[in-house]
Amino acid sequence: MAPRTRRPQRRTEALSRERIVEAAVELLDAAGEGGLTFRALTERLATGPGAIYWHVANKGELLDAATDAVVAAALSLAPAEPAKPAGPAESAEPAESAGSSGPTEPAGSTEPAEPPDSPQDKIRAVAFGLFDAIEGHPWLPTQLALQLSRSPWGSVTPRIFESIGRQVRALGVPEGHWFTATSALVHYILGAAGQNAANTASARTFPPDVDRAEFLDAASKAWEELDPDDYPFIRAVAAEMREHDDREQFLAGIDLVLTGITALHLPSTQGGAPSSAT
Amino acid sequence: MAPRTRRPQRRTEALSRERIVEAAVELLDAAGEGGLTFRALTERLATGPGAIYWHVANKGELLDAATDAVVAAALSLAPAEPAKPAGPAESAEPAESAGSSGPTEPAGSTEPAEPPDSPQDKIRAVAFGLFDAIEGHPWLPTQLALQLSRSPWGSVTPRIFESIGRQVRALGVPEGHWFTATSALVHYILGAAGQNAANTASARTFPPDVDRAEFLDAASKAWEELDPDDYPFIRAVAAEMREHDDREQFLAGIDLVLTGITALHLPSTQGGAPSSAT
DNA sequence: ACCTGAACACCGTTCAAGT
DNA sequence: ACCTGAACACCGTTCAAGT
Repeated sequence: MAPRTRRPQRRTEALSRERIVEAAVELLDAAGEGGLTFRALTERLATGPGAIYWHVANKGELLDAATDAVVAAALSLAPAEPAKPAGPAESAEPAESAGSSGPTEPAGSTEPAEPPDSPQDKIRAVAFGLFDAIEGHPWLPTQLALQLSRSPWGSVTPRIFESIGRQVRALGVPEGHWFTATSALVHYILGAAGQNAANTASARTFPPDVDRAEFLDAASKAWEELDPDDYPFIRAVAAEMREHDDREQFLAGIDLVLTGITALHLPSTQGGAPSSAT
Repeated sequence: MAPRTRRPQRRTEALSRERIVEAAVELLDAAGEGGLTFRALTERLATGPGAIYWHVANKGELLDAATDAVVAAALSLAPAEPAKPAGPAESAEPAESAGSSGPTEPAGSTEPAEPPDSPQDKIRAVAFGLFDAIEGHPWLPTQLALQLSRSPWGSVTPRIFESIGRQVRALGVPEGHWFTATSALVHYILGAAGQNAANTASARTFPPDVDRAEFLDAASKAWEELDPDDYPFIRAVAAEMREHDDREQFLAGIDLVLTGITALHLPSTQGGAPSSAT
């Protein structure tokens, strides 16, 4: 079986913006932020820099396109153009694991959980889609921050905002609070996923034989070594941090924000815990 | 009156790590991410690159130090060393406006508001300290993301975590939920402040005579021009976005997360809206 | 219309040499 | 111990020239 050849020595199909972006994502995945250079790109694509500049204005635009492609795949939205039905990029996100409800346990809440396919569940699915995408592409949060500072109306933010916002609306939040509730969710998701990507990226700098558990152990040890006079709280939660599961933690935070939205903006429901509208 | 001379042509006091970091912050503030180069730094400090490398290992460490200094000032914590009592850096954050409760109105909530100096109020103060720092140093969020991916146990995250965590503890949250609640708050704050910094940085790229209102107008117009079939929700909130006040929005999000924490982790309180413990 | 590849300006970093 | 500054390897980008 040889469904796709890796690193074509000589280019067979014509250069295209799509292929360049695909190669850029591969380089970023393989070697991180500094791995994407025009020289590495020309070598991988077997061309000269001029050819790349014919399809792409500059490096910033290339990074934006790579960021956008990965996020679009994670949100399961079509990336601007229909493209071929078969999955083209080898680094595209499957986003299938995000379809079901939660990771290990539903949450720390005592609530039994809403009906499947509730808006809450769909919000969790979108969040985990991004979470997983970032885990596979640790360079994403930084690039997202950079793109954000270049042009806040870039294509990535609207995509995320739209995905979450639709579910906020379905939740029954009154129109006057749509923006606030959606912003809170999006900000939490990006912040938390970014923090987690930092851990992932940092764990990669360790020798490969050191697994994630050992890394977390080392990290929490570093926290424990902080001056107890300056950092009493951190000392107190260092143990909790060592035992925590990233996905579970992420989900608990989402449920926390969802609870806040429900309690503040859906006073009709009794109790305040997240439950489906009606 | 000449309390401090700007851009000394010839260096009078000896070079120090502190002075280098100070100059780095100034360059970042003036010209953004790309403004900090070793050549600009040597010119400003009237030295050669070797002198800088004697005090600082490399550019990454310098960026980390600059980020740390600004965040530490924003949190009103001592930046590693006591330094002189008089404010040394001209770019240090005052963080005084964050001392009082809110910006324009307390919140969109119907609750009357907690007693001043409540944990909730202190959380808001810390959050606005960071919010203001980021507004003055739009390069901060990106550098924070970069530092995070270099070493998650860097000094900045613990600082923020500690400041928020203490108040979460004071809130009466049971110990088992400290980490979750604090993480949710920190992630929201960093995510929201980062988004806002993006707007600020982007507004700066406009000609100076275009004020922020016009910029927001242009931004929301860009959102309104998105394909209504792909982005129905965004179209619906574009108007809301144009009218929103950044600080008010930020505060509303914090109160939303606080409400979630109160409702989920302080079941003793009645109702679910944030109120002080006991 | 699309691609080539030498050339340019600029960057972070090093290091033998000074004081 | 602290600083100098020429030199090095590498980067993003350009552009006259090809097909």
